[in-house]
Amino acid sequence: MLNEKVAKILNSIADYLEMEDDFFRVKAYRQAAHSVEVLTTDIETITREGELIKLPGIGQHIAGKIEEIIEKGSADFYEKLKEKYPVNFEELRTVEGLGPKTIKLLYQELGVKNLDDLEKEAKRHHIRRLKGMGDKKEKALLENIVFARKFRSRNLLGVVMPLAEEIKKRIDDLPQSRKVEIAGSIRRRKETVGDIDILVTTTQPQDIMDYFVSMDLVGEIIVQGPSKSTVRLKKGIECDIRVFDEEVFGAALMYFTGSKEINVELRKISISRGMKLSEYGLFKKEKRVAGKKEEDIFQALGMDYIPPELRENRGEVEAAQKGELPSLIKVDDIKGDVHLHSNWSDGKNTLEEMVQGARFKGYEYVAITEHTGSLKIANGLGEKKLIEQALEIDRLNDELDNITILKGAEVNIDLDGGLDIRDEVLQEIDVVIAAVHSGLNQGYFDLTRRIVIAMENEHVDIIAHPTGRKLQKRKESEMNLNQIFDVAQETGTLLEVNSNPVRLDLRDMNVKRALEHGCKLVVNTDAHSLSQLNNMQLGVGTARRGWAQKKDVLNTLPLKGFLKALKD
DNA sequence: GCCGTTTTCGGCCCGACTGTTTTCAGTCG
Repeated sequence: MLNEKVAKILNSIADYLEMEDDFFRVKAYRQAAHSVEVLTTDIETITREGELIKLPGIGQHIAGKIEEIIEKGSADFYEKLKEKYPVNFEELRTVEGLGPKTIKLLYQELGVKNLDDLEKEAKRHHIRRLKGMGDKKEKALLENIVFARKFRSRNLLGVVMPLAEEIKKRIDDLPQSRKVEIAGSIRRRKETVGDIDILVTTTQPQDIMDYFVSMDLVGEIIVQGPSKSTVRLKKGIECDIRVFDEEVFGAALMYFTGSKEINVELRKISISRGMKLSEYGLFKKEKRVAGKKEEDIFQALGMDYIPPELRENRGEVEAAQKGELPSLIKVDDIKGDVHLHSNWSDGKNTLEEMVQGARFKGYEYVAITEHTGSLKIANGLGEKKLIEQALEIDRLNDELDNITILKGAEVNIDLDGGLDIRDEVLQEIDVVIAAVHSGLNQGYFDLTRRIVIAMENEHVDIIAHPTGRKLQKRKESEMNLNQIFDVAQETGTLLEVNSNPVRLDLRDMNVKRALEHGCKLVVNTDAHSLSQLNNMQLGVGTARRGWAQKKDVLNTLPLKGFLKALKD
């Protein structure tokens, strides 16, 4: 799919235009890029069918650019802008305090094109001489370059969320604080997050601010004001805190949860209804009509409450207005984690420890699914070992109350689509997960074919981490997902939403696509240690972002129902 | 550059903080 590429170019055009004074054209291109990004169908089909200009924010002009990109791989307009501003905009924007206007100034006056140039000019004290610059600004830029280099990428949700929860707890424990919430992309369960946003209500803002900036987790204070402070934590992640009155907390939480795109949308709707929405509430004239709770604001805007995970302006606003929002799956709906490893293969804990951990979580069942033979690197089990493990599982099932252990395996899909365990053995196993662990870059057609062949094997129940991506390391493999979704639907093969913080695969948009193809899912942790059992909330968050309901996710079924679903 | 249940022209979301400024521009979220 070219969607990603098209969106990227449109966004780049917006970047360049930001340096000129054409603010509204920038907005237009950003909106168009967003429309392309959130598509669940591929843009070439839409273009072929002449439906482009029906997408929100795409008119004749931008549609022309998109057609050009699809035909030629790029657009003249974009190439010309690149020539005009040969700067690495994306790289420079990672420097805190460096925006489009300053980038333009630095390029035109000093020829700065990238981080190295910027560092050089700052060290020579050339920047302070420019209009609107000064020695403080120059010094700040110099310091921020270091962080831009070190922490260029966003951070994994699974890494940042525990840190955010720790800070929340500490502030919660202060006698001066009333309500404390984590907002921002963490609350939306986005797979990567830029920073941590904490909101507080208190009668003593100064005390909270003083405590916040002096925590031992803090490396450096970036901004400190009476209602807002920003610090950089020692781990390199930025953390904002904001203080609000109880009366406006809902409006603030809504605003700082975002996304930016839905905020814009909701403000427009407010205006069309003769009201004004800000982080201080929903106002009719000067009077605040809602603000204490998010629910009140949605209601006053004439729509259903939109759960944070859906707030991306991907159609949820319209659905909320029509009362057609899905009732999203919850962590508590999960009845069993059916992708677990123990030290029989490459896990850290014993089989019994893993089962006890799952039991403690209140699951009704689990499946132990070790790697199999050909995956030597993960100490894959051969057929003999698998049978041996089955006896151990029988023994534990006799011993333990309140939980049932299913026999499983995570078998490898080889280069031809074959599996590394014979059908006669697979037949004896309750939960057969198949996954690609090698040859991920084999190419679009071959990889698609392998997975299709595996799904057509009657013993295969689940395809684990279908696209093989690893966040910040490895892109989704090239494959025909439409075909894979169709075959999954036809064969009744379940697709996994893998909860590992690095995987989260299927990712949110692909969950949505899979559901549109009529597929069913399972959400698993793929835990290799006890602590990783906690990742379930990340996978469920991802499923929620993909609009998944309880009925779409089959490990929400009680044991009997789940086993029956596997057989069907 | 896009859009329209007041509009095919004239709008396009809003506020806090900082640094460089004598009243505001730039950045961030």
